[in-house]
Amino acid sequence: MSNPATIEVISEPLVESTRQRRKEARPAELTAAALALFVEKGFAATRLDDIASRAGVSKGTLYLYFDSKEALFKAVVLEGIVPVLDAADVIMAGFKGSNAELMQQLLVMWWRLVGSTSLGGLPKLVISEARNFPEVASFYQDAVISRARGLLKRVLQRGIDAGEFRPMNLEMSADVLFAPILMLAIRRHSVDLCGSTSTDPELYLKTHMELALHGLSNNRLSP
Amino acid sequence: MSNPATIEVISEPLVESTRQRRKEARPAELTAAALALFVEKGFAATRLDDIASRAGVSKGTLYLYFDSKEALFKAVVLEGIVPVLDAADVIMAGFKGSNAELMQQLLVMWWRLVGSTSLGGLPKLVISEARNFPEVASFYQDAVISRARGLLKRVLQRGIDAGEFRPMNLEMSADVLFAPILMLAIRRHSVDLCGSTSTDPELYLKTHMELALHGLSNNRLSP
Amino acid sequence: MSNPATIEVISEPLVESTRQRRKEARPAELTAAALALFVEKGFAATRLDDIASRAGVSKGTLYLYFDSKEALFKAVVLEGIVPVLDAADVIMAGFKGSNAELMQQLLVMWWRLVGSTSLGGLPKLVISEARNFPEVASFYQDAVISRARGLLKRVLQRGIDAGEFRPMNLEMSADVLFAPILMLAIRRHSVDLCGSTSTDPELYLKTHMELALHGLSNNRLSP
Amino acid sequence: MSNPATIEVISEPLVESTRQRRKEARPAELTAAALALFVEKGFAATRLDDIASRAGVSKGTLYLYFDSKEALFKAVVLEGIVPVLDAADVIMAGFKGSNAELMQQLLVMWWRLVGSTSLGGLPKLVISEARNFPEVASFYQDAVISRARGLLKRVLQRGIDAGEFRPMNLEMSADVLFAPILMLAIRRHSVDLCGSTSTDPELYLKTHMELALHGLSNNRLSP
DNA sequence: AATGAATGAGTCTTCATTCAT
DNA sequence: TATGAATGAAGACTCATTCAT
Repeated sequence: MSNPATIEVISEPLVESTRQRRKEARPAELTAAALALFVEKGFAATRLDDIASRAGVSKGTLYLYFDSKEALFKAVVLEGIVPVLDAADVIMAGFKGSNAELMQQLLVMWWRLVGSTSLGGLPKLVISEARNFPEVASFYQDAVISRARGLLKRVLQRGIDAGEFRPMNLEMSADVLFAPILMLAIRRHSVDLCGSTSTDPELYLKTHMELALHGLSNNRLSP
Repeated sequence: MSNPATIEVISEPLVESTRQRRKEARPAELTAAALALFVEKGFAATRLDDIASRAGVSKGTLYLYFDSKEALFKAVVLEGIVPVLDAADVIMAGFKGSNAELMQQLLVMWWRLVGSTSLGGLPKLVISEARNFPEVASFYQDAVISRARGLLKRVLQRGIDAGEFRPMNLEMSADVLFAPILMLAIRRHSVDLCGSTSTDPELYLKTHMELALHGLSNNRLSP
Repeated sequence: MSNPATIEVISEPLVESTRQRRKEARPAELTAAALALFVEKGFAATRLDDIASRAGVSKGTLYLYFDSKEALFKAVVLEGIVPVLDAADVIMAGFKGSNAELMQQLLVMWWRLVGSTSLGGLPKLVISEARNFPEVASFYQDAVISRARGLLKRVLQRGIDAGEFRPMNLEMSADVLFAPILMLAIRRHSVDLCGSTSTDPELYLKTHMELALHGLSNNRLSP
Repeated sequence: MSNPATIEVISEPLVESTRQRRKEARPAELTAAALALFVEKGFAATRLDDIASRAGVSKGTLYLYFDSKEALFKAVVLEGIVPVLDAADVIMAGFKGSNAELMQQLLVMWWRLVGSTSLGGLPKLVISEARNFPEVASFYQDAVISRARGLLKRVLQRGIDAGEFRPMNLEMSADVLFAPILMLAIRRHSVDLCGSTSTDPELYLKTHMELALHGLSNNRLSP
């Protein structure tokens, strides 16, 4: 279907028809609209009419691509996961320097690629609907959370091995260290939008890193 | 919408209208049932029928005490806040020893009085419905989160003053330090109930404290 | 529930409340309205709104008594069957005279109790929806058609035993003899309502009996 | 409604408008597919999608030949009538022997050409939709039923004239004699497909003829 | 002539809310 | 105070119909 560099390329029209282009782009447009509204209002409170009109199509069109509202929900989560995993790959790719610097760098990348984008709404969505869509929740847990936790655990282990970090319970430490990051994403899509108190993400993450790396303790290595 | 007084009741406790008195007599069973179901299924997916039958009353009875489903929701949050605030008072009451020990003790108490009870479901509920009930969210923010943050900030300040803690951005540090606690509560009422991976709360909180107090760093005061 | 002549009768209010009376009569009112409309327009073309308003209730009320449109359909057929079976019992009860006279009498009773009433619409309904509701069709077949066929077969057998009727294939003969009766009921609820040619049921049934008893043949017993 | 011409086309065959010509070119596959599905599921429960895919075309193609689902329905009945009338002509063509033998022969032909084919589904279809398509029903009544009845009446009259049959009410007798034949067709396309009790058509028709010709009576011409 | 993506009116179904008892 | 039958507005879903290609 996707047809890279064959002889038949010659007979392919250079300009795809509008119809065709639309057809292929549709599902992504629809899930994008759905993600935004699911995150904003929750699954139940989001009307298919709203999703459709936000995507610029009629309600019936949704059913050309998704069997039901639930199927759309699942597609939203599934589709939202791919970029996150891609981001994880990018993050893991190549880095130099200490493990502390690595963590710093990973966090910045996460913020750029996930936290600051609409993908940052997924955690809130999955958490809110976990009881109503257990499969989705455990899938998200497995595909995203566990994987990210694994990544962090490896970094921590290397830090310990290098004598850079203290020995610790890896599992728990990873969870605890992720919590402020997840909460940042969650808050940005919920309470921070209501009250007047909006958090400065950059400063928040910087504080998180400092605390994580040094803790509260004032005890210092004597020079 | 139809009943903004519900929230403002808090600030006008001196006048006891008929309505007021009725509202005080309001069976806690109703809000307890509602809290459980709202936390479990979310606001929209919870039917008044279910709340009523869980509370052992008929659906009509709910309307003797609450003007609408929204009013019930607000009451649930409001009522759930009181014990939290009481807990905060208890916690603040009397303590001895270092600030680190204080934090430890506060955390244990929070877990006993809030985190391990059904009240621990409130954060998830408020977060999930924040966009649909902004007043509730910002009220919760003000009444609970901000107050708890203030408490923590005071502890941190004292630790800094005593030379026990490093200087830091108090606001951000408090938020960051709360995040793992909130996430614990949130997870216990969402994703932890789906997958097979349930967290051990005691160990989780212990790890949080250790990380918070010492950080990841292995640098130690040389003897 | 139905409570004939007990001591407790004394404590029962003589006048049932309007509400109560309504509650008990409701399902029958609803199925009556549904039967009329299903027969008239078919299952799919009948809107629940129409059924509700014909029964003088709101659409939602239907769902207090029936889980779905399909459940209502099944209830219509089930409920329609009871009187038919009752009629069959009445018909079987007591008769004197020849088997030919018995058949005549049975036919007249069927017409009075079934054919001329709205129950006469059931065969058309069941036939029309047989493919979409196979269970209902085979249930109707078993509960009504087979039973009626059995009744007729017994009459035929007795006629044969008495030397009154010719030997014959009982099964097939019963089916063939029922056909004109069923067709009368079917026609009265379909084509006869459209064109200008309405059949005179009495004459039709009389002709059926004559043909059945004597056939077309002009051969006569010599005096 | 939008296309009453569909039926009247029959009476104005001389003028060939563009539309007319297009309609005549109308592929029989479409109406054949439609007939099968209308008979199987009823008019309302049949989706144009299903008809199209059964005919191996796209849904849009149906609209090249028929203005609406209703127009398609009418065409199905109209088109289904032609072979029946042709069959009637064949049947009437040439026969020898007694009128009883003629009836026998006519019945066999009807079974071969109509009853055993998919055309046998038309009576059920017309009956089921008679109330929703009165014009179609009365047209079918006039074009098929009445004509067949006329045919039978002539045979009966000749039998009476020849002293072969008893005098009788011709109209009613014809209707009664047709009923078992129609019921056979109807049953084969409805209830017989559900339960386990399928009728043997040949035996059924044979029984019908015997009963019609001799009746139930055992009275015999003494030799 | 043929396609099939898109539409939106129509219908079933749910459920918060009311009110007679 | 308590009930639960009744309501009707709202929303998910279907499918006949249209039309750009």
